[in-house]
Amino acid sequence: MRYGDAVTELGRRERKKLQTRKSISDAATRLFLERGFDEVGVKEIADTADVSVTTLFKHFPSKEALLFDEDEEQESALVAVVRNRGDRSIPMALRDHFVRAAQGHADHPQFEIFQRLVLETPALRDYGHRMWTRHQDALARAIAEETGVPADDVRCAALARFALEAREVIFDREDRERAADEVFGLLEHGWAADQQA
Amino acid sequence: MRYGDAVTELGRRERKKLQTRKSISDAATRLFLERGFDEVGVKEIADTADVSVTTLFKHFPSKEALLFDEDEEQESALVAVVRNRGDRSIPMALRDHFVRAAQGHADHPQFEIFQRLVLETPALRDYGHRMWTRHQDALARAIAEETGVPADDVRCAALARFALEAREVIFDREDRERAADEVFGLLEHGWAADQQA
DNA sequence: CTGAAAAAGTGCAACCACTACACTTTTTAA
DNA sequence: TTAAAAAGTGTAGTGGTTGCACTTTTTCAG
Repeated sequence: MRYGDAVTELGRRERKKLQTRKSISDAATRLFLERGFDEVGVKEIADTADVSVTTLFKHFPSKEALLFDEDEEQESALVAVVRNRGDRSIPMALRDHFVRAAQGHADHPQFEIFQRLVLETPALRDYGHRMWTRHQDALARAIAEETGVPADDVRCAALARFALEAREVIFDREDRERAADEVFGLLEHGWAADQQA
Repeated sequence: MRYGDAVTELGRRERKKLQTRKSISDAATRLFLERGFDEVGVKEIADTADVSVTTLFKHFPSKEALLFDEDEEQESALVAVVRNRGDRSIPMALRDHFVRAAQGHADHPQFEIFQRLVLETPALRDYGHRMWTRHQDALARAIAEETGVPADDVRCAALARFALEAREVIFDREDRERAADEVFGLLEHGWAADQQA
């Protein structure tokens, strides 16, 4: 590791480990999208990735986890949105973030299929929702810091939770941008009133 | 069925079915509270209730469901709170409902143990949360009717969802009444602002 | 009262996600 | 060079859950 800390050099071992992980994840994603979550067993995924079932579970804690592989990015993105919101209010900045993300996904049709798979498979919908709401604490802390209140302020926790839940309320609607306006409008007004007090 | 429709007369068969269901539920609850959810197998519950495992699963869809047996009451209670709120706003009526429920539970120490079991067992916490948020649609419809807007109004859905989620945000806090004030205050102001528009 | 249909319950075998274990192979680093 | 650390493997299991063929109980019409 010579030129700075940002680029972490990897030894052969870690490179191979990452490669194994990726081949498992790829096999799982492909098979799930092709035939559905419940129609594919872990054994078949392991075989396709050419590893043992034991190895598969050393890399992923559950069958559902095979499909949700990028978590930290989303969390830091949420925190960044609150931090770099400019002159917008926090709820409005989050609203813009969700709307922009939804539009960005609309580009790649591959993502639409992924989304439908998750929405239509109860186990995946639940798992995804649980992973998503795990960001509540980080988001609440960011909001608290920006607002200048204690990190465990209840209103910040509530706003964080509500904003995260808002996503699912909005995703079920036809006109998502309009829905986002109304739902986040509710949070916006409540939040603004609380701030003045 | 002679004296009115409210009391449904049951034949011997349905009475026995209900009795079987109850003995299973009772055995499960007792064993779970005594030794913990993960430390008791369905086989043992079935044996204790003197039924087969097959029968157990004919009455309950999953191991978790054995502990959550009273669903409809909660839902109708929520709807009733919105309907009979008097001159209070909808968010405030819901706030009172949750605070009162929490205080009512504080009376019976048996309920504290039940609550801790659920909170400390991830599988139960998740299942309970999922059951709880199933009431979103019914609550949203009640709110819409009271407000005089279409039944599928997004803001009503959002308020319903947020109020249901508020419960968990509040339950994690020490001073629940104070937390309820702040969290529902946020919804109250947002909701009021939207109503005037 | 009788006999058949409907429903509740049973025991067994199996499926599937997941884990513990004892083991081999590969990679690392002193 | 070599020994420890880490990745991977196969097997045998656990535990929740389901399908199936079956018996028992309850109902109800003739």
